[in-house]
Amino acid sequence: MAHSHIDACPGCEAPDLAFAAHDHAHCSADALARAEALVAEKGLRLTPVRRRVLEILLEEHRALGAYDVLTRLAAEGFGNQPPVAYRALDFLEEQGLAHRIRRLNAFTACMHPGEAHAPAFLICRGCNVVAEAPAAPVMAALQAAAGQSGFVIERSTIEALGLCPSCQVAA
Amino acid sequence: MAHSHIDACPGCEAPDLAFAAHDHAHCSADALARAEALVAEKGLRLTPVRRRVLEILLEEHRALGAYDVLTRLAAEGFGNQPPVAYRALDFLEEQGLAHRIRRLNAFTACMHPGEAHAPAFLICRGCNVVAEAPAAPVMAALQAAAGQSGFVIERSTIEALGLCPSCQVAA
DNA sequence: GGTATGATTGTTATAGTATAACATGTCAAG
DNA sequence: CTTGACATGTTATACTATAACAATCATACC
Repeated sequence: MAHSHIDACPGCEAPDLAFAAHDHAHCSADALARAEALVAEKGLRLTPVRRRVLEILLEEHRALGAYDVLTRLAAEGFGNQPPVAYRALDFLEEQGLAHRIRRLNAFTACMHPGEAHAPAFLICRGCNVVAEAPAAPVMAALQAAAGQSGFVIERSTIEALGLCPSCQVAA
Repeated sequence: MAHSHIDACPGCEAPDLAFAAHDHAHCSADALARAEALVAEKGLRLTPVRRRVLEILLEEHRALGAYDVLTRLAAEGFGNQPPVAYRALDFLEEQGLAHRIRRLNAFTACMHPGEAHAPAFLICRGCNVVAEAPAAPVMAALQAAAGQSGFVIERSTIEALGLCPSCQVAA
């Protein structure tokens, strides 16, 4: 079991429910703790910049552009040049702690790091929330399609743009 | 039936087989002809720039960046400023005649325009060929995943990066 | 034909995203 | 305490994309 707490937090227990109300501070702290453990396990370092970038991403369920992140870093005394943000973001992505949302040219924190997953993302164009959806069946279908032509998949991008339940009501 | 010719062209009959040898000039001409028909049907115009951009994309199975396209356009006497390329590319994408490959920040011609399809792409990192794979099952799985949280999908991006059969052998 | 209308293209300028290359600093192993 | 690897800071630049306006072209209508 990935969590040690009770099931009162839909944002943690069912990460695809980022759209639903949940104890966000809680699920953020949870993800951060697991990130720390994962990185230590691999003998890597979650340095101040890297840690702070992850925290910044965890503060919202939205995706942030590299320059948004950079602006916040700079305001806190870190470097204010693009590579500072991009390097930290690249590190987090390589370690599976963050994901790049290509449709938005932006990044979002991984809500369940460590658990093997090729993620699929649901991007609400109303409120800009990005949710990580269960993607195993999607990946399986994609693998099957690729297999027909002998193509071997190494990495994949699966993103859906649309409206979350709340924003459907609003519209 | 989308084609009026016999089944000797894998590139046309099985568009997901872009990796396999096929009569490319033929399937390009085919796609172009159908593009013309589609646009006329909608009362829109396949102007010289638009038509030429589509031809340029059809000349290869690779994805081309907007600036690659622009360079070729400029060399042929069309405008040489970014909007010239982007407007034509946007038009083609809106009409389903071309697709944007987000992983590459690039564009590729649609190999079977007119047939309703939410495309999935297989991108070979060896030879840079981009193939359009059958994506109906993938979309179904994605819809199912989204449905669980009440999310309604409007547009989706499905791309896989990996190695095509030929490049697997080479490696 | 003439002309109003909207669509298309051309052009200028600028915004936004990303990386190469090198200098400096930090930390841990030997 | 030095070496070497990794991390960060910094400069500069490359690449991708769009806003805004001017000029042109095509079409439908009078």
